Amino acid sequence: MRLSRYFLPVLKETPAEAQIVSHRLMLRAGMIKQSSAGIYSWLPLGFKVLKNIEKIVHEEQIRAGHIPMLMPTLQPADLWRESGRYDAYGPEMLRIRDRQDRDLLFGPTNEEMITDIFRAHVSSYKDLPLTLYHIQWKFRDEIRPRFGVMRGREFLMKDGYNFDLTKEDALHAYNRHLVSYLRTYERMGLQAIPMRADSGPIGGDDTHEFLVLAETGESEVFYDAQITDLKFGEREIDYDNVDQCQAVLEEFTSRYARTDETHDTAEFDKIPEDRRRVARGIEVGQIFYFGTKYSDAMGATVQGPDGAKVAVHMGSHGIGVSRLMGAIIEASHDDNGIIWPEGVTPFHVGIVNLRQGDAETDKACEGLYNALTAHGLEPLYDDREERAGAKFATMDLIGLPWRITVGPRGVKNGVVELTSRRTGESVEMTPADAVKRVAEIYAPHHAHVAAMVEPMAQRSFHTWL
RNA sequence: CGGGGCGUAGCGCAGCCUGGUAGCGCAUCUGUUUUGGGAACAGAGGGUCGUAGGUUCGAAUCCUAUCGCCCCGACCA
Repeated sequence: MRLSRYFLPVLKETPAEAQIVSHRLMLRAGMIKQSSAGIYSWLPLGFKVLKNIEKIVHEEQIRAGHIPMLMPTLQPADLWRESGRYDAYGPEMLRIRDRQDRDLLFGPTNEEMITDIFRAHVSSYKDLPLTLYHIQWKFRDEIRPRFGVMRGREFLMKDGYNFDLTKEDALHAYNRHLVSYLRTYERMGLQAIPMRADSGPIGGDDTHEFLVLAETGESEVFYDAQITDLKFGEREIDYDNVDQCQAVLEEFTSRYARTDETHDTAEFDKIPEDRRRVARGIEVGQIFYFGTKYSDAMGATVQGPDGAKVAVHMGSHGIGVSRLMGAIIEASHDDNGIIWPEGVTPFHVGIVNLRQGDAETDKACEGLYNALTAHGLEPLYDDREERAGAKFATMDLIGLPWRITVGPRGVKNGVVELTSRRTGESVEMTPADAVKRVAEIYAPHHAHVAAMVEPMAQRSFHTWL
């Protein structure tokens, strides 16, 4: 993308309404615009990151064997009357009435709706296990929205629901989700720690919240310092293997890590003093096992091998997709702006032309742009008629992890400069080497591209009838 | 919902107390000179002062109502 043709309304000054750093930076980097309290438009740059986060969530869900679908934002109130939550949920639920005077609600979550779908179409244990999920906009009418997209009223969330014949099977689904979530967050450059949590209005016995440590976090958290040394990393796992998933769960939850809701001072004090940590965290996901709470209330049963009808065991699992963008920025920024992890960056690399209009630098930039694009990468080329300082400031603000600087001096000597946003380190090299280096950096994330065949991608698809 | 604050040009703000031609910085547009970390100069455009009502010869300014937004608290992915 050429910046001169893009829509990137960056702000030099910080809008008055933003208090925390992620909110300020998202506004300044032209990623979002507030529409009303807790409701935002996603401008092109923000939209791109949102889609990247969403893509990672999808890929990891599918890898774990979960099945994507899409349910509506508006739900009939009757479903919620069945579960008893229409009255229980309180004013946080946005209630709507249509022209026929039917009660609707803007869904804050989808347990009822998915259970309704399940009971309509599944009646045999042979169709289990089943885990369905979707990524859809939710609405919770928060009393006081704040912190930008971290605590909005409208938010994008992945919510998934598992249906299993037995409690044991459902607990495996729980473990499987925990493992897939660890992978998901690590791909976004985040360390999210599973912590024992409170089940809230969803209900249930087992639940863990995933928290990203950050000073601006809403929850106070208590944990054993050893837990931050744990990495899921590149290990292979068979999501169908009960023992493997169980082992990962034990590895990641055996050390003390709790939110203030479930904090147990006596247990905490058993940790050696130098390993006790009290910090703040941003909740970016939660997994629940709640047994037959909804299947009982709504009659979601299957026939077992013995012919008897049994209520299915369920769990639900959420990832705050839009909130993650705020969490990532909270965890990865400096005084100059955002520092995107490679996994979610809106553009892979920025190209800064220091002397726009100079034939040689223009040509070098075009060459870089084309070569990077040919590698399947998306560069952002700052081709505006701006001075160097303004271009650097914009690049730093929007946080692209890599920048190639092209100036007349370097071009004369056949070199450009590759700079890491994170470390600030710059290395001079030939344009060809710079392209090669950037391609290498992203290669692990693009290994699939070379092998992929996309039929008719570049042309219209004809049918002959 | 309790407490506090703010609505004046795209953004950040002054002006309000003490009523009398609506201002500043940034951004935008034109031109010239600049050109490796948010350039300089000259010129230009842009505002129903959140909205409604009232007081007054006259309201951004005073009064009343209302809408919106932000902060602290209780609540939440």
